[in-house]
Amino acid sequence: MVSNKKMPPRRKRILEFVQQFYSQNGIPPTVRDIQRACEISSTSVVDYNLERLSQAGYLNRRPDVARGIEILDQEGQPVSNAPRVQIVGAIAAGSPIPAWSTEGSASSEEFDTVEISPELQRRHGKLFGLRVNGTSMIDALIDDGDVVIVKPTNSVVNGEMVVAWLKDEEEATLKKFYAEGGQVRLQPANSTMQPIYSPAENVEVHGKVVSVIRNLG
Amino acid sequence: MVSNKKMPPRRKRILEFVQQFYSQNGIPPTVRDIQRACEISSTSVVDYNLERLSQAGYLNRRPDVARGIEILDQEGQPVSNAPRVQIVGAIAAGSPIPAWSTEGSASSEEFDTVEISPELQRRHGKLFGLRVNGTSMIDALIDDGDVVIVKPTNSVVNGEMVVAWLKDEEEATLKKFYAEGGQVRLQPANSTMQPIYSPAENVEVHGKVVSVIRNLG
DNA sequence: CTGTGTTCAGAACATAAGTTTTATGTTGAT
DNA sequence: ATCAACATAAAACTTATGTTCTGAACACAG
Repeated sequence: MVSNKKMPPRRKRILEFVQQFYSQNGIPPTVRDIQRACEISSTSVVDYNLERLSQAGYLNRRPDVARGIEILDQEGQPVSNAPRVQIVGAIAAGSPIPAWSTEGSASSEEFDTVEISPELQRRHGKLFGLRVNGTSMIDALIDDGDVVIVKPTNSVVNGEMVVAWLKDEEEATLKKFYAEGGQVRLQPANSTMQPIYSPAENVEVHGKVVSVIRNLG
Repeated sequence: MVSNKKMPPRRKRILEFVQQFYSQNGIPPTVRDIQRACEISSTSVVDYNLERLSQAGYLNRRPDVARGIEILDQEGQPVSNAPRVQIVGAIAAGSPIPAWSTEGSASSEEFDTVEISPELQRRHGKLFGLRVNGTSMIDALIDDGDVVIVKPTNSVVNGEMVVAWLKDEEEATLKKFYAEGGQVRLQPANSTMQPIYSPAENVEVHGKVVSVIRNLG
């Protein structure tokens, strides 16, 4: 029931702040938190805009409850504060690997996101998601529609699963990485399948895979 | 830094209530919420016990902040309110499928848990996790160490991935299920591999797989 | 028993935080 | 211009909620 009419910038700012505050702190902000953060002169303005956001289905307000703002998703369901990563694009054999801006990023609504475990986020920091199209990664035990969670980095150690770009072949792939002299061995996760060997100059490592998520049904 | 000395029952009750309340409501309870729920005569008693729990590393209190309780995990890190499912056991070819008690369940600390997306929980209700041992499920694109999220059910429709027990073979397996007359075809997710055919009486469906989680590194 | 530390009770206190009221400015259509 | 809906402002009000104080009950070692 979320209308898509253009939202006043201030209201949009409030909504985004509430979301960010919640996923950052594990509790929703107070009216006065919002007031301060969004540089609003009066709590009544915050209240007014929260009311509007509530009517529009973006959130729910528990009356007379401290920090009573509840954030809702597009289906009107409450949202958890688990960290989410953006799905910055799709990966398939032959497809270019989408560029990710390490920061900046437009408003979070423009991308699909997946929830990841806080522990993963803690351990690896900034992460991104890639949706896998087609079955070309099946030798990495990754199916059509799976989402791989990637930590962007160039430096990997042998044995880690990486997002690699083979320049000559113009092909993106997910494989276990082994540097062997001037060569690189890219080993499928499925041990019954054969590795690829390629000169080091031909292999661009874009990141390492830290998790794979598959939803069925 | 969590000591394992026996905790006073009242304190334990408070801790469990806080955890439950948070994951249920998305905001932590107030001192008075706890007082009411745990039938405690005074807020000072709640405060006292929260202080002790805080010292013991179970939680963190934001001073003078309404609903300022922050729940910590064993590593002292804040915990999100995303739903978690219990990992009730391991699955491998030849291993029995662990029995899950549909409810009851001891205190949640006794099992490993994994976080799942609220959307998954909403869609499927009660769920369980199974850790996969060994590479025997590799034809289902599931690797050693993966966790499969299972919705316990006997009724599945053709094409769904199920947890199946083959009686004669005494073997657990994860396959796509197809009823074909009196026979059942169990089709590996990896389309390059061959299906298994078995009489319907020989196949026990214990649940359907709704998600697969793989963490690397 | 006697002291000492823990736990519980009841009440009062201080302030954090939601709500309300009244007034003013802004915009867009008629 | 005029009206209505939308948006902002400032201040006051109310209550939800963390905190503190004092004393008693309890548990346990010496």
